[in-house]
Amino acid sequence: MADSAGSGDRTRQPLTRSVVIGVAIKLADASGVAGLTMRKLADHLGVEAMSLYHHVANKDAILDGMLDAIFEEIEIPVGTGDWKDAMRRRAHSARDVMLAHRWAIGLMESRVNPGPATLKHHDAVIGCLRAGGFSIALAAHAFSLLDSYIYGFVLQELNLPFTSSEELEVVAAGIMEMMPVDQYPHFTEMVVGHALKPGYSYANEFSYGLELILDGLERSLGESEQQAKA
Amino acid sequence: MADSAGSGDRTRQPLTRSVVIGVAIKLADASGVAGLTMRKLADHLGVEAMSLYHHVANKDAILDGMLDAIFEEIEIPVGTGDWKDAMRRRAHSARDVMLAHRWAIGLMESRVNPGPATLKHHDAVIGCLRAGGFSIALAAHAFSLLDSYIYGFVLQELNLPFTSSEELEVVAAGIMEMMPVDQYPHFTEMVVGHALKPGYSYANEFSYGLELILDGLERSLGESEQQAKA
DNA sequence: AAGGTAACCTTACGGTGTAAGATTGTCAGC
DNA sequence: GCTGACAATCTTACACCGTAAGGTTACCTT
Repeated sequence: MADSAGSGDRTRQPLTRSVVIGVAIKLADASGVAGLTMRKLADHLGVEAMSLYHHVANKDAILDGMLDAIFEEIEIPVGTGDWKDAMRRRAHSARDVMLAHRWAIGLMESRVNPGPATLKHHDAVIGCLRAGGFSIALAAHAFSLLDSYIYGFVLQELNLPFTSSEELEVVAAGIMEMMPVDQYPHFTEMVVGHALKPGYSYANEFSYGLELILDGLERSLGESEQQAKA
Repeated sequence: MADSAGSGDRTRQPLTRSVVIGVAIKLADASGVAGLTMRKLADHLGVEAMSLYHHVANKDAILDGMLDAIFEEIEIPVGTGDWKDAMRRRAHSARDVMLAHRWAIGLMESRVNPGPATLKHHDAVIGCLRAGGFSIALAAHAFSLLDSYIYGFVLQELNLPFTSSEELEVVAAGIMEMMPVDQYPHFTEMVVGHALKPGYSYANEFSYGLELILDGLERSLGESEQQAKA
């Protein structure tokens, strides 16, 4: 059996909440969050399901902990230097992390209690914006806008029914066959005349939108500073 | 029992796929998607659980159908007239619909097969942009950016642990008490110095981001047209 | 009247999260 | 060394889940 705690030994060191959550993340990475059950998780820890309840209140607490652990992986923005570059780096890092843990975005809906890593991350983002000259109100705008875009983009990206571009062709051909050619003319045109062309990757769309948003925020910041001067 | 088909009658008209999905939506609206089970759904239809399988392949097919039905509720953009206004109206309509069916955004992750209403909606959006002068590439950018923002915003909005502003104060006070005052100074400042102020509503953030994006797209469109002229 | 068939039901199985209580292993104080 | 205390773990059980397999009913066609 997979016993990470030395089940055969006389002295097995006890589990901890963080070990439980760490293995839960590995399991979810491998089998999806639907495949994460208390029994399987306990099995991977060389333990019975009910023993987990000594370290976590219930399964929801595990999911909360998993999400908070994810935030620890995201590159935290520093307040010194260029806010724009810091926000860009954070956005790409957040996307990378969520693509590495495809279940994370699904947990965002339904998880309500932010953990310490989540709060720390949010605090750093707001602090970076404030240091860059954003008013509280403008920082709130920027925070909401950036996070919405990042999460929304990943949400869509993960729904694409393909990963590699070869796979894309096969799947798209199936979809196209499924629908009458002229029923969705613009959609069809975009898929066959654009998205299926070699060199296209939906992943590249991320930067376009991100830069548009960052430029817009920069412009708003400039206007607000000019207004403050007058 | 709750029998919408007249179970006592000699002749009960048979269920249909669309009736099953319609009741499933009502049930999910009331109890959340987690509270939607085949047994409860069948019960509301005055029928046994297994009977549902005569009209839908499995529960996943019901979820797919529910999501597609949601897209039918979203105001479809028309290709004639102002693309910017059409996109603005669609965005607000999409958000309204997803707030009315709080489970919808959660289904987006994990549902992979778009239904006819979904495809029709996407086609109309792309068509509206194309009619407004967007190139295929720029329309793809705009489509990705707008949808990402809309979905992401709703995702965040639904995670807020409060609905009314009175509720907000209570919850926020609890959160604030939970964390040491100076551990997350910027976050704290934003919550108590901004979000808790009377008149603030997170919902208003939606328009700010949307307009910033629409303005950015308009600027990109102008640049691309100017470039084409030269 | 006979047969076909669509709609529905009954039963059952392996899975889920977790409540309740029994059992084990380690260490403190006598 | 012995005896509790106590934390960690296990055993058993329950209600609920999606759905496979097959049986029953009621209507329609011939």
